Amino acid sequence: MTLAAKPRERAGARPISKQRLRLWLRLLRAARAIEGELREKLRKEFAITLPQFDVMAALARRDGGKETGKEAGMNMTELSRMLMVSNGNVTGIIDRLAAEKLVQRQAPASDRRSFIVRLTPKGAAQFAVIAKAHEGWVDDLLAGFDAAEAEILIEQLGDLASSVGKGGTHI
Amino acid sequence: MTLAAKPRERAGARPISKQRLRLWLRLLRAARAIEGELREKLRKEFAITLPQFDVMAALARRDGGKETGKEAGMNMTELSRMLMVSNGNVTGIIDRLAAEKLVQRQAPASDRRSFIVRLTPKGAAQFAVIAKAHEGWVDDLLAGFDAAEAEILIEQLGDLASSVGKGGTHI
DNA sequence: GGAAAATACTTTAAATCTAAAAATTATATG
DNA sequence: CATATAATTTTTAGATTTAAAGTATTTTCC
Repeated sequence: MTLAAKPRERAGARPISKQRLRLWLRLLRAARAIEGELREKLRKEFAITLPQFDVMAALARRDGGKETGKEAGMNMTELSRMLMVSNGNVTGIIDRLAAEKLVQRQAPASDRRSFIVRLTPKGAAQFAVIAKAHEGWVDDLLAGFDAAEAEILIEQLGDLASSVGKGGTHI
Repeated sequence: MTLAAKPRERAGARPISKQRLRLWLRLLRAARAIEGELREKLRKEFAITLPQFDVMAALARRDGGKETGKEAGMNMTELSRMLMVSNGNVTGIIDRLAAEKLVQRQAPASDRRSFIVRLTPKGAAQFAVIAKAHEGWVDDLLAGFDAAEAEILIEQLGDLASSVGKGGTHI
């Protein structure tokens, strides 16, 4: 059945698959805990939702990154890929942000199917304030990781998101 | 303002807070990538949603854990804490699972406010099949981590979920 | 040029999710 | 007993989310 036999663990030894399962559960719980904490603080202190902040952060990173070779603003598809959320989902978030005048849609001349979403000056100013607080919260939440540990972990997690979905080790 | 001054990084050096922010973004993207992949496979191969699987997994772990000192089954509050999901959210998931006869609600004699949710025999049998596949998917997705790396990471992430929300380093 | 395929976005339906309020039951306190 | 407080779950409103279908536009390919 299997094309290439997996190395079998000795009987009694903890199988690596169980270990990876435990790792996944820890990863998920950690992410949910942090996400929940950030969501609550954003809501209480700045009256903004986490997904809305995520969108603004993506736009700000693009806008603020001087000389990235990319135009300021992003279209909807770029946003949904960057945030790893489904395509139709972004529509509603942008709608609400646009209603608050925090982002604006601009129609490019080249492609009438798409448009470019940008932070408004109001949105950029507001984001700058929120992002500063946000960075402090994350700093506190991850205070258990020093620079070296963080660097290693960033490296280990780095390829994961891009490798997932491109077909795993098994055909 | 600050009770204990944070050690300041040298000008020009990458501040640790930026490093932790990058770590958080990587962690979030990794979790979303894996979650999305598992969600898709569960839906396509077993026609079940990820949250429903998560609930069944929590119940199965409680039921299957021989001699854990806890009764089989869980009430709604335990479930919501275990899954780190809001309280009212669990109601709908259990409703749908109960409609499929995969879980059942049992009223305990002691406390008429709450009830115990258990897997039905059908639910337990079905979960056993799905869980086997699920473990294989996770094993593939996290194939980049060997046993030693996984162990370290599990340890590093371990305290995070429990320490979050209990008040950070700053008052 | 023109059909076919691909791309970009929205809309829809169903499920999930949070936060807050409401309903019910249990427990403590006078 | 009576009232207050706490605990457990549901309900409600609004936002998010996915998947799938739909619309409009662009690109590809003959």
